[in-house]
Amino acid sequence: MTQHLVPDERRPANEGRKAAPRNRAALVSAAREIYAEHGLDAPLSAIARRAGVGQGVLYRHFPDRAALVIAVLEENVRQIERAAAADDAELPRVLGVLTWHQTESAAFVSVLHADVAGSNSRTPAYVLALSQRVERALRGLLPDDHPLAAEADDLMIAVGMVSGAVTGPTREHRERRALAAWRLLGVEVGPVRPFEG
Amino acid sequence: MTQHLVPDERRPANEGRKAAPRNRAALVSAAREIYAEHGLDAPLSAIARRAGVGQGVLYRHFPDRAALVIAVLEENVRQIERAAAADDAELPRVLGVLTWHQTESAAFVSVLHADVAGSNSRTPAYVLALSQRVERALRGLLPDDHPLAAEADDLMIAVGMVSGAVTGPTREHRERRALAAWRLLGVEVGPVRPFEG
Amino acid sequence: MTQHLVPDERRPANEGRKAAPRNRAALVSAAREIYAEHGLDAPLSAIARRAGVGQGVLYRHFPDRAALVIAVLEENVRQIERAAAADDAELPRVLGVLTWHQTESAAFVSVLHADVAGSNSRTPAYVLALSQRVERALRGLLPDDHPLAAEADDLMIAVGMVSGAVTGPTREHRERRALAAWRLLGVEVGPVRPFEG
Amino acid sequence: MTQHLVPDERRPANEGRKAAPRNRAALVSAAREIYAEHGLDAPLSAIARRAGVGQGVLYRHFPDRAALVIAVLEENVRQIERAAAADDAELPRVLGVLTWHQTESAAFVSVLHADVAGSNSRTPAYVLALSQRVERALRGLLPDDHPLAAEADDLMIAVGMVSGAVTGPTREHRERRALAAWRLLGVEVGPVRPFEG
DNA sequence: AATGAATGAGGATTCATTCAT
DNA sequence: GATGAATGAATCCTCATTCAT
Repeated sequence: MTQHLVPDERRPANEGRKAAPRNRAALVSAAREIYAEHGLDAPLSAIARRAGVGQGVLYRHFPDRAALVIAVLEENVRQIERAAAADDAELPRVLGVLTWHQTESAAFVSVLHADVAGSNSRTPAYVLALSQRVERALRGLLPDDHPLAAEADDLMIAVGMVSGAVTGPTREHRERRALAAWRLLGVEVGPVRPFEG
Repeated sequence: MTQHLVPDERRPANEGRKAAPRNRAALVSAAREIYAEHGLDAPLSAIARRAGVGQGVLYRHFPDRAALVIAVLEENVRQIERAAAADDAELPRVLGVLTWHQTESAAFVSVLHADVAGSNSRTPAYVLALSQRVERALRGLLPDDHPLAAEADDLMIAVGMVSGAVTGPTREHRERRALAAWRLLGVEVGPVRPFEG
Repeated sequence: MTQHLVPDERRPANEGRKAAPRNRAALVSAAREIYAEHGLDAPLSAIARRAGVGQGVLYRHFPDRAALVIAVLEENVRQIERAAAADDAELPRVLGVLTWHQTESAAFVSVLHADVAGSNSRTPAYVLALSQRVERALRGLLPDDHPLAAEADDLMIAVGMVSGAVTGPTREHRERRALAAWRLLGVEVGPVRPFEG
Repeated sequence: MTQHLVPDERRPANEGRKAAPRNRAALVSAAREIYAEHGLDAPLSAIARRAGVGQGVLYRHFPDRAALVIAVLEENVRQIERAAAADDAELPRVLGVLTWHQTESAAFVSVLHADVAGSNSRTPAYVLALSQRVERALRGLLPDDHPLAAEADDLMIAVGMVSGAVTGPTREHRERRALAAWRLLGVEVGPVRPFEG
């Protein structure tokens, strides 16, 4: 007797292990969008839904909320590091990249509010770690006679200050305010745009 | 229809209507503490518990979350307004009062992140209203040749910037960073302290 | 941010996705019982408990109260529609089926209290929709010389009237009264029983 | 030393015991309105507010929800009793008064759904009592050859049936449907209006 | 490796009822 | 006698997290 050739209950294709990296990327990307729209407290289920995967996949890749946030911000930080590591790197250009990420991602902004000196007991460790990587990238390019070179903390205080200014409904609004902030600080900034290696 | 099935046990003392103002004050005070510890999204039940009152009392005095936040911040804003309205008011002195409140209250800081120009669709109306009151108070004292008088938005951008710098575990930490921020802006600030009419 | 603090204890068995249809059915069935016992305003938590599932399952299957009520009544309405669509359908027989459901389900009765003409602003839309389906089913079988064919509204007014008579502690009581009501209206009714296709 | 002549805390005038009957009447009247607008489950606090009295007064006059409902319906029932007791009382005229109250008060309608024969274990005793008073009033005027005189239960079943038909957004809608219901029953009804002794 | 259903704790909100003043 | 504040239980609803399939 010929049996069922198709499973009687339709199940979404299980694409096997090849799908894992794609799912991970989809989650990070979905998280970035959802965070932008609803803030860092958005329900994880919304992120899984937007990524088109089940809840379980999210937990497989990111054991907790922090892991996902880090993954999202990792890309922002990495771009800044790469911009700073470029052969012809100069502070203004890197600040332009930094500023672009500040205007792009509210989550990234909140990381920069809490540099090491400004952290408190409720600041998650991963935030500090990310913040320190940004600081390292920038400090390497800071000339001795730069206005932010006078005091040790000034550099990251200034970054935090710009983050404090970066609010508004659209990226363009936020960019305008970020540039105003740098101007008030008397710091030169290059073009505000992502780093393209 | 189905209500209290077992009113059985003794009710805690009802202290009568004399307690109302005391309860209200206790709620505002508890909210200030809880907000400082857990942020503006802290559960209302925690605030009621800390204040030593039932949930209902909280709702009686503050019909919604916003009303309570406003009540907490109202005092901060009012002090700035009064400082600005004093006979011998000068911008640096009022900025000192403002800065004191920024270092004192994380909730107040978050209000100043979103001035009118920098608001977005998710900014609650009451935050804007409070922010505008601060702006009005400061702008009246702003000399034409002040560094923040060049562009219309600069004043509140600067305030937001200082808010962005004000982080750290203790008030003293935060004050140090706030003063560094004003210094980087080249703006003179008076003593950081509450206004005492 | 502050979630499950103590997931400690053993979770009840998760029976996996196979249980979903069973759970849905259990919820509808539990709802039917609870509605009969406590009316349409019964707490949803009671229904979930009776069905032996968590609160969340109820919300997953029925996003709001209306969805659950509709699911419960859907079966009643559908039987009437099918009885009316049968090849040898005749009004008395369909009225018998209708009457059976009126005696069976208090919730169904309350739907028929509010036909379209008799609805008011507080009548939920889904009640109207269900009522209209009943009307459509009956009207198609209404002979021109039927006592309820004189005026457009008479048909559903009569149905509402029978609903008004259908009270009493047991189904048998209710059936006796329903039959008395049809007799007073001079309308012939077939056997009072569910439709069995 | 001259002391305060006015109490330092304004309190609403305590009008003493003369106000008690007025307050009671205001509560009944407020309850009638609120029940009409929001149904019998409306919050008691809303009734007290509408009546312009404190919550405590409501409890003083009506120890429980039922007492207030009874008080509201008492007036409806009493008018029917008085109409039936009038020298020249005739069934149609009394049915007109009954019908007027059915169109006027949703709460009254729900009482008539549950006459003695049709009651169940969840029917509150006071509902039965009111329903029985209506029945007594009507039955005394029922001629032996009246269409509702054939079976013992027919009278109150018919009244329940009319209640089942009485729905709609305005009193006029409800009156039209009530009259249609009586017509379908072949029962003559006098003018639909309150009894004015 | 993925899916998505189930669990159940947590937080918001409403109201009946009591009671000091 | 009246007032209206306080209490807290009950209900609604949302999500983080687990786990059978």
